Amino acid sequence: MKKISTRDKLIHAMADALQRKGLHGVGLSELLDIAGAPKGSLYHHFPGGKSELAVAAIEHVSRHIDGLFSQLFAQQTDPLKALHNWLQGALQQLENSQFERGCPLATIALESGPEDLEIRAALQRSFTAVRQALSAQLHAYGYPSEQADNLAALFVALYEGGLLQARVAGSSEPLKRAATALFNLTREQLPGGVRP
Amino acid sequence: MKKISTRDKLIHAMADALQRKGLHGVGLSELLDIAGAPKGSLYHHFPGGKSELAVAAIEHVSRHIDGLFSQLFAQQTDPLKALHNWLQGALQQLENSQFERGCPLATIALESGPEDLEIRAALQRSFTAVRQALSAQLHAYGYPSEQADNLAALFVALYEGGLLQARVAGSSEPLKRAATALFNLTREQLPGGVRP
DNA sequence: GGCAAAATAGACCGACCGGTCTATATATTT
DNA sequence: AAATATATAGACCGGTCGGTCTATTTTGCC
Repeated sequence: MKKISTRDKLIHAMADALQRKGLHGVGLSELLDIAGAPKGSLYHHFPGGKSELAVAAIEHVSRHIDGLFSQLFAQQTDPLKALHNWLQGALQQLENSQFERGCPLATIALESGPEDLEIRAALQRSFTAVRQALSAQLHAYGYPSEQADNLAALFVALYEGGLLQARVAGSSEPLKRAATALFNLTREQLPGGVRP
Repeated sequence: MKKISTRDKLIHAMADALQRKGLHGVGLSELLDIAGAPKGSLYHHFPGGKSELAVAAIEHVSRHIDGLFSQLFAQQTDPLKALHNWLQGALQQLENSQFERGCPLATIALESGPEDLEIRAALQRSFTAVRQALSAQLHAYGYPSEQADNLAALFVALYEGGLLQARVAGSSEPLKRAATALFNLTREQLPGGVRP
C-alpha cells in the first residue's frame, strides 16, 4: 500500500516534467493533474510556487544521482566500467521513453536565466557534486587529482552532450559513438601513462 | 548603411532568443520588440507563426556553423587544432555574455517534444551535418571513418556538455577542464595508433 | 501614373498562465 | 471532546500567451 505524501507527489511530477519538457514546457495545471493535487496544496507546501517546487525537484534528483553513483561504484570497482554502466542506464531510459527522458537537469539548466537565482544555485550545487564524486573515484583509481577533475568534467559532458544528440537524432547512435570514442581513448591511456 | 530585411531581423531576434533562453522562454511580443517589427510582419513572412520562425532560425544557425567550420578548417589544417579554436571561440562568446550565450540549438533541442515535428527535423539535419563535417575532416586527417564518426560525436558532446556545465557553473572551468582532458587523450593516441 | 502585390501596422481575441484567497476537511494535541 | 495546526480544495484574478483579422502603406511592374 502506497503512502506517498502530496508533497512528494508534487516533487515527482515536477521532476518528471523537467526531464521530458523542462520548466517552461509544463503548466501548473498539468503538474497538479499528474500529482492529483489541488492548487492549494502546492502553495501550502511550496509558498514560492513553481520555482520553489523546481528547486525541490532539482535537489531530489541530485540526491537520486548521489545514490545511483554510490551504488554503481560499489558494485564495480573499476570506475571506468562503472561509468560505462551509468551511460548504459541512461541510454536504456532514453530508449524506453521514445527518446523523451534525458537528463532531468539539463533542460532547466539551459532554460534558466540569471534572474532564477535559486534554481541556478541548486543546479550549480548538483553539477559540482556530481563532478566531485566522479573525480574522487577516478583519483582513488590512480589518476592524479588534476587529471581526475578534468576527466570528470569530460564524462559529464559526454553524458549531457551525448543524451542531447541522441534525443535530437531519435537514436542512441550518437551517444554510443561518443562513448565508444572516449572509452577507447581512456583504455589506452591509463592513470600512470600509456600501456605497453 | 544597413539594409536588413524584416524577415532577417525576425530570424536574428529568434536566433538570439534561442541562444539565451530557448523557445518557451521568449514571447512573441519580446521577439517583435527586438526585431522592431509588428505582428503583421511576422505572420506575413512566417504564416506558421512562432514555430516556423524557430525552424528558420535553426536553419540560419546551421548555415552559420557550416561557414564557421569551413573557415576554421581552412586556416588550420590540423583538425584537432581547428576544433580547439572552435571551442575557444564558443568559450569567448559565453564569457562575453556573462555565461548566457551557449549553443543556440541546445535549449530548443531539449525543450522540443515529439509534437514539434518540423523543429525536430531541422535540429536533426543540423546536428547530423555538423557531425558529418567534423568526421570528414578527421577522416581526411587519417582517422579510419568509423573512428572519425565516433570522435566527431564525442567532440560535439564535449561542446554541448561543456557549455552546459560552464553556464550552470558561471565559469569557464568545466568546459576548459573537459576540453583539456580530451585533447590530452587525443594527442597521445593519434590516427594510426599510439605514438612511440 | 496607375495598379496589383507585398509588406507593415496594430487592434482584438479566447485560452491559459502563475498566483491569491477563502472555505472546508483532516490530523494532532490537550 | 474541544481546540488548534495542517492540509486539501477550487473559485477567482489580472496578465500574457500565440494567433487572427482588417486596414493602411510601400513597393515593383506595365
